[in-house]
Amino acid sequence: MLDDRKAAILRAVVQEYIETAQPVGSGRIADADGVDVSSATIRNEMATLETEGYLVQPHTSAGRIPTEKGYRYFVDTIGSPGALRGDHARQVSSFFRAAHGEIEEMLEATSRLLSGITDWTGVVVPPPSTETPLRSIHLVQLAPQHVLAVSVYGDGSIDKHTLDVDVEVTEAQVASASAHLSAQMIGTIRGSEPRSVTSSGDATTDRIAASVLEALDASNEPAAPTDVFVGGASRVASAFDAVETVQAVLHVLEQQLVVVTLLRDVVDRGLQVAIGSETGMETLANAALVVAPYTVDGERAGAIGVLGPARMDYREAMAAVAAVSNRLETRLIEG
Amino acid sequence: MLDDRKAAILRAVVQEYIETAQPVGSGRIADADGVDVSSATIRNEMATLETEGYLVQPHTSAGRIPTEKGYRYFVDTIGSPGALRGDHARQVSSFFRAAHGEIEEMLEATSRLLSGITDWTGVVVPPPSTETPLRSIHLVQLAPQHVLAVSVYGDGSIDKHTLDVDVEVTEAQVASASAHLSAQMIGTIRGSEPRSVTSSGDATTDRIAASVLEALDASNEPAAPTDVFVGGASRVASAFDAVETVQAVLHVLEQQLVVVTLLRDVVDRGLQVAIGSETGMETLANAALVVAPYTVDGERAGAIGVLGPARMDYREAMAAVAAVSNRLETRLIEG
DNA sequence: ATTGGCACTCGGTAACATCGAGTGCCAACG
DNA sequence: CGTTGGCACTCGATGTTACCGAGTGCCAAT
Repeated sequence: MLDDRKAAILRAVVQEYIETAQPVGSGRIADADGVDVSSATIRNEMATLETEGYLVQPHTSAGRIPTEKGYRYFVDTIGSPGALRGDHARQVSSFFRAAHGEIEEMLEATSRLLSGITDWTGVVVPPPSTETPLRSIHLVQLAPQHVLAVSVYGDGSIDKHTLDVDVEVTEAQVASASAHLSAQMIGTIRGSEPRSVTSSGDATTDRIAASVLEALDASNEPAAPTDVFVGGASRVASAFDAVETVQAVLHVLEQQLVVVTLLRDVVDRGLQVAIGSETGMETLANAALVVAPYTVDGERAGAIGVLGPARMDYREAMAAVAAVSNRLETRLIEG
Repeated sequence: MLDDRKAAILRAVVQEYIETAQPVGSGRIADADGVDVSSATIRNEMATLETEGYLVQPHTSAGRIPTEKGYRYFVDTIGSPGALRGDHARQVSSFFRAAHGEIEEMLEATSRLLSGITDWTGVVVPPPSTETPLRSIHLVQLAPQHVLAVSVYGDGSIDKHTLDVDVEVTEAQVASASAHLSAQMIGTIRGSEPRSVTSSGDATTDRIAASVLEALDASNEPAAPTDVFVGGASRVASAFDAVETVQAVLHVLEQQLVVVTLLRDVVDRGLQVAIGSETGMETLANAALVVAPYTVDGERAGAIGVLGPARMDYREAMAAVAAVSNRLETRLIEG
């Protein structure tokens, strides 16, 4: 589509703009770069690139700025995946070497890691907890009319549900209900628990059991709050100069569901990078999202990403995201 | 300290500045307010107020702006606690009427509620989970060498710890360890679990039990990550005009431990409001924090707060924080 | 003690000139 | 014919100057 020289010039412009955040003129390209033609020629080429929609001028007599299409071309023609800078690679390694403890904390720390490496905002969507079997369900009485139901699933995740029982119950009844539910529910897949269990013979026990099922059912229904971990949100402030943009982007990041959907969308479209309107969100017109899915047991598990301005360092961000996603996979598989 | 008229003028200046965010001149005060003297007199008074440190001029020939001391006087002399605006009161009521589910989600939603009412950022520090007895400890085997320990405490909180056992264990051994630990640990106060339990006679069981104790111990040691809920962080963007300030404040909000300490400090000093340097953080020089502790069972449980610019509407924020803290208390007591 | 009056200050805004980075175009060149 | 040096031109950025007006401090009169 673009001949070699145009491509080289375009790439140089994008590169330069990413570094300086200033409109790039023909002179700058002629000086520094591998392209060995005069600035006049470059001007001509740039004019063409502009009519073809890869560049724009903020105003006549200013340098050029890449359009969304320009950035897109740039990332599409980044040849090698690119390696992470040495110190960053070491940072990632030592992070995962030291990683321990519960998965939630680890993923949250991962989002901060991403942010630290790229200087922008890191996002981590945890693996969905669907398709995992119930390993244990266990009731604990907290007060005469309060019972806590704890469900443990095969992937190590836990749900808890506080139940307000409308009659006073005894510890024995709770234990009985606990055993009763265990017997009938263990092994069922999360989200597809039975709506009812056979009667135990005791009315109160049945009542408790019913409450548990109800609570489980309720927590599955309405777009259950999927967690997302956002690290380094404060970087948004330096990513955009308009305060309103900063506010708007932060607002997006506050909405967990939106962020999850956003990442998932991008991943599902098979993209590694979504630039501006490609994100599908007007708010992110000047932003870009670099993502990578990660898989566990061959299944698409979750996704990680970096959110920054459209003029971010894509090479670095892509390398970071790829490296972290890799290490995360092995970490999750090993458990 | 200040005579009536000076006080009235100071209060008027602060009020006006909070509303307009513009330096306030003597004319504006003379016009609008209950103070019935000429602008010249007001000018004289303002000059005094300035030498006494309540006001400053951004430059000669500009109006006055309150200093920290000025704001402090203002909040100290807010007479009535002030009632919440009708619609906001209704909003709070309906929020707590509808509140249900787990406490964590509820508190998070509360932080958003605070943010929604005040237009600034809401912060909620949950009750500490200390001093609460272990009600149940329960081991679940996830894989041959992986065991999940679930502890349930009297306040309904849950801890989980994943254990990597270095030998393969059987389900029976896990069950035995589970029972063994239950027998010896239930009733112990969180954080002061025993360092060891009597031997069960079976080596593997003992080994599992030891792992659990170790994990519990580790999670108590180093400034365990206290959760904080921050709602409406994006409002920070509209609270300050300097981008660096926005970034710095957001950065503070990202550090859970810092936020907890901040709130606790302020509450411990018996303050309802901390203005600028009173927060003890340079970063928050232009910010103010309105807080309220809440108690459960007569014990100081946690705190809620609103973080905004120093020129925030203190009446409204104080009313909001008071109302929410009240309702939260009753909600938590009722369970 | 209060106040009207007044000279004064100084940020903000507008009008205007200047500078220079960068452009588009064109004629000349290999 | 593609490339290039040259050149007139554009226009944002920067600086200068002038002016306006909100607001001040001070003082003399009440």
